[in-house]
Amino acid sequence: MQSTAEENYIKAIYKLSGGGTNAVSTTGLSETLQTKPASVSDMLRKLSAKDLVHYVKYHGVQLTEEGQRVALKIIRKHRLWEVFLVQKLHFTWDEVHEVAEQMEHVKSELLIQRLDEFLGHPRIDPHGDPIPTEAGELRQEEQRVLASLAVEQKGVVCRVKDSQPAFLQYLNRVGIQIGTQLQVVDKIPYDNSLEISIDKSKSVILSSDVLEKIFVINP
Amino acid sequence: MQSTAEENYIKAIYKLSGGGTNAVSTTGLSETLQTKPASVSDMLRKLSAKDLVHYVKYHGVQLTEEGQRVALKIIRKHRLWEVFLVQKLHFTWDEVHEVAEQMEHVKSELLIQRLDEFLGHPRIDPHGDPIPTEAGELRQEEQRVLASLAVEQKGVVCRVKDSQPAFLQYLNRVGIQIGTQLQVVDKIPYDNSLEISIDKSKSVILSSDVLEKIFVINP
DNA sequence: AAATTTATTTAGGCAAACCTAAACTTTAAT
DNA sequence: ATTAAAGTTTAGGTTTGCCTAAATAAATTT
Repeated sequence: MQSTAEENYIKAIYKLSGGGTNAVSTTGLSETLQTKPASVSDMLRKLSAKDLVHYVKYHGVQLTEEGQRVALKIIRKHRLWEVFLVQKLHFTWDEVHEVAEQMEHVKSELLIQRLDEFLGHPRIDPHGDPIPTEAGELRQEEQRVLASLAVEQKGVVCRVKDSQPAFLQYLNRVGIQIGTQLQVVDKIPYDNSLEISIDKSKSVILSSDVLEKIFVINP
Repeated sequence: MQSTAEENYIKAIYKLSGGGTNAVSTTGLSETLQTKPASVSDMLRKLSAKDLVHYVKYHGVQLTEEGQRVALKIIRKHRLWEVFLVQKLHFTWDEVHEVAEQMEHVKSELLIQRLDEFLGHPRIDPHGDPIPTEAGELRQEEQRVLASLAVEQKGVVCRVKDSQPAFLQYLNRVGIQIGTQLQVVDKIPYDNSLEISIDKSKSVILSSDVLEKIFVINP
């Protein structure tokens, strides 16, 4: 079992290395972790002794396979809690991070299993980042533009291409956010707009303009 | 802001002193906290310096008013998380404690406010213990036996007087647990049984035997 | 290629929260 | 009222995770 500090190092190495494969520098870690390089050296020796990282003095670190497994577990917890905070407790994106950062360190397999179930096995977090599976797989879903869905097809919103306040407010009003489940109810051939049902309830008609700016993954 | 260790000491003092008023011994604390008496002495000096406890060497500790405020905040968090785990994630009573013990230390006012709201401002936890208010008040509700409720009256289950498996399984099947909201739909004078609606949905008829074993607080 | 700058590690320290062993109080027993 | 036992504190030590300052290695300039 790892301490909170160790977990934060592993997460940081994972993020900086873009998945654990590339080597990461001591200074880079010290910056993301807000500590001094000397402290990082200390910890790397420790993580290396635990076989969680490959560490070659003066030449950076990478995660071992075990290290990657641990990293993905933490990321899974972090992202599931983010979904919980946004979807159930109505946190906004910017309020989420600090709290999830604490919750991700709570130790309980059962808790995460049940949380995942409670949230309906979400595949992406409120930022659109994928949630690793229980087995530790980070599946990269194929993204499709909402405009390309046929009638009856379903999708989960994973990205929006326009971040202008007016557009985001519009999405807010119709009830669309990252993670929202959509289904095409009908197609209006006249102007290529679609009738979309949102989270299995109310439906709205979206113009082809809007449809081009929303990306979904297959459900 | 207190550390996790400090919070655990404060909670332990609160519990052992039965609300913070009576003095608590070093050995008592060392037993509940699973540490050595010497470590307790250390921490008491520290908490005393922070004015969270009144500590007289060789004569025990009590919480100061500030200490009591802190204790009630932690207990509030603990019990709210217990409600969440049982009602939303379907944990059983015995699985709850260890996890809530970790979650209670997550720091975020907003989180607790929102959690409380999400759970519908519960007044008792899954063991029937009262949840302190946001203002730090521990209201002791008046308990009434379910049999004494009149038609239309509501109540929240707070205690059951029979802990035999057969009885608990029966309650389980009809959907009654600590925290369940009940309302008397009708009274059957013939045998003094009551028709009770459970969590605002399905209703059942409970015999007067059963009605005598269930306690509720007014809603 | 040598010199300088930058990056990294080592050495030595500090605070938190624990420990053991020894010293000291209080309580209980004779 | 002494003495023994039990409870508590102090003194000194450990580990974790951080720090600063000094030493060393790598990268960059000249």
